Amino acid sequence: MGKNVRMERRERADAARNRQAILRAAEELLRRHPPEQVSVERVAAAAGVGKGTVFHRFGSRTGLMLELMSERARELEQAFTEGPPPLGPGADPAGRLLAFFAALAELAARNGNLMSAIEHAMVTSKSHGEQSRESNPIYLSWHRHVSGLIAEGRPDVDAEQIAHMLLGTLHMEPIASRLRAGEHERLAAAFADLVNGLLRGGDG
Amino acid sequence: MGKNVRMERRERADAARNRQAILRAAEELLRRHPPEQVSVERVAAAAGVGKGTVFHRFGSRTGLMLELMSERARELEQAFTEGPPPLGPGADPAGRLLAFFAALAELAARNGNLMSAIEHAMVTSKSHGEQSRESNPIYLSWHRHVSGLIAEGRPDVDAEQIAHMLLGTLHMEPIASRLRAGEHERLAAAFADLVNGLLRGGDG
DNA sequence: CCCTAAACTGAACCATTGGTCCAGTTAATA
DNA sequence: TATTAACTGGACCAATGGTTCAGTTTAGGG
Repeated sequence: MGKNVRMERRERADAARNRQAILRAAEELLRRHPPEQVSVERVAAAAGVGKGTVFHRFGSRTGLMLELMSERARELEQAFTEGPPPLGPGADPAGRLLAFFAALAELAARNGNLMSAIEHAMVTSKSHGEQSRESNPIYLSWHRHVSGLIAEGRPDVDAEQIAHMLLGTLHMEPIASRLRAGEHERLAAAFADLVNGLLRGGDG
Repeated sequence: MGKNVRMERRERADAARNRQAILRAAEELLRRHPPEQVSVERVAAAAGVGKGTVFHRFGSRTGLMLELMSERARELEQAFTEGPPPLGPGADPAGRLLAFFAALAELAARNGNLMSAIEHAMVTSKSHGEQSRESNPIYLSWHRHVSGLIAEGRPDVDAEQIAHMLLGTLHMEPIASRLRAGEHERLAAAFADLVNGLLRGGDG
């Protein structure tokens, strides 16, 4: 048992290729069809692999969607974590929140059906292992960020709750459809009104 | 074709009985189980009727849930439409909004899984005829009410959009679960902070 | 009081879908 | 090149929303 050490066998080349194919296929399908029409089977077919492969690599439909989302979210996360102001540290809480929501709205708009797809996946999923939205690392990180900034600017309110409310917005169908139509600036403006009201006591 | 006039044949007695049985059964099941475990078949069984009957009367799973919701919402609707202030006409917009959201939070809390059930039904549904949330008369009426009040108090903001955002809150899982746990006052407080910030330029 | 049309009922049936299984294939390593 | 663990994919499964339709029941007219 000497040389049987952890060698972090990296992902096999064919597996990596298929992972990409699946991800890209899902992406493409989501761009053209509403989430409920993008079944795992269709994704597999479009990627040229079997359904079993998709489940092997992503665990579940939800896992696939989440992975897709992660790809997109990583950049934003880094920007508000360690990038320059107003997104990153340095600006005042209200300013950072405004910047964050503007970025979020744009992200959501660029990714069309993805938000709804995740929502759909979660509800649809025969979720055995509990995988609520709250345990999604991306959501978690966004929530921590928003709720922290709110608390900083207004220590007297229930920041956690309000953060959930503001973030929840993105999952609403009426909002999502406007987003799909490219109206992310409208959403950003609405966010701004709410945030300004909350943190700056009135209009900006 | 003389006496063949509309006679509004009223619902047959047995049908009416079964409708009630189905509604009550669904209600009961939703009180005890998460929405995704309350299948149409289970509801039918619990009501002592066949599945076909349920579909005959309610059209779809969504239709059933919506009907259930309507029952509960009627009272609230009347209260804010023609009842006494602060819910009804007479109070200032901010006051009415606060009262409305407090009532809504309580309604949602009292009805446990119902909100999520509707959400679930909509996503789950093999929706042939388009029945988005926006076409749901209850949602429509709430949205009109909220958006009207916001516009009244703050003519400079995008009231429609903000109304969607505030109402959307109720469908968020993290919020819904707190609601189920009876924390509707916490939600109401958060609403209050947002509404006050928006309409009253700061804390209340 | 009975007769008939229309409404109602419910069980079998259907299609779709997320997910599981596992025998066969293949890429990496020694 | 031999070994082996990972990978692959198609058959298979269970659950579910929804449809169908032959048989039953009700309401009301004659």
